[in-house]
Amino acid sequence: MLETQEQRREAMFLALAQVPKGKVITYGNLAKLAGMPNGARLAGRLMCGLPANSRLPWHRVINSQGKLSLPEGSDGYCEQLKRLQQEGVEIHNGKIKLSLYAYSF
DNA sequence: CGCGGGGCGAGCT
DNA sequence: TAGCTCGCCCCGC
Repeated sequence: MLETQEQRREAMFLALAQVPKGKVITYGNLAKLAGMPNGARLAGRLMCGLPANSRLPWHRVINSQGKLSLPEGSDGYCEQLKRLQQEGVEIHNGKIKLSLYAYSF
């Protein structure tokens, strides 16, 4: 399984869909959840390809450092930050407390 | 088919 | 805590 990129994309989306509101997940964990232990970068690549109006909670995906992995000042950065705060996720100095908001499965 | 680069991660200094 | 290096995987040249 997970041979074609279709399946991987699918798995990644399903995994992402499991992340509840008010929680966040790291690229690495998302990949693992999707059955790809080394798919962190792929996860990032996919997020990058998602349209801003996608139904998926792409904004709940952050890097293992608890930060948004986008360049500050970019549109996506603001958008993600905004949506997260809107869901009740507090951000301290651009960083999120994974110990509080990280989604575990 | 090699090479460099990316919305990554883990480990060492 | 901040940098750097190395390993992964996927893409474009």
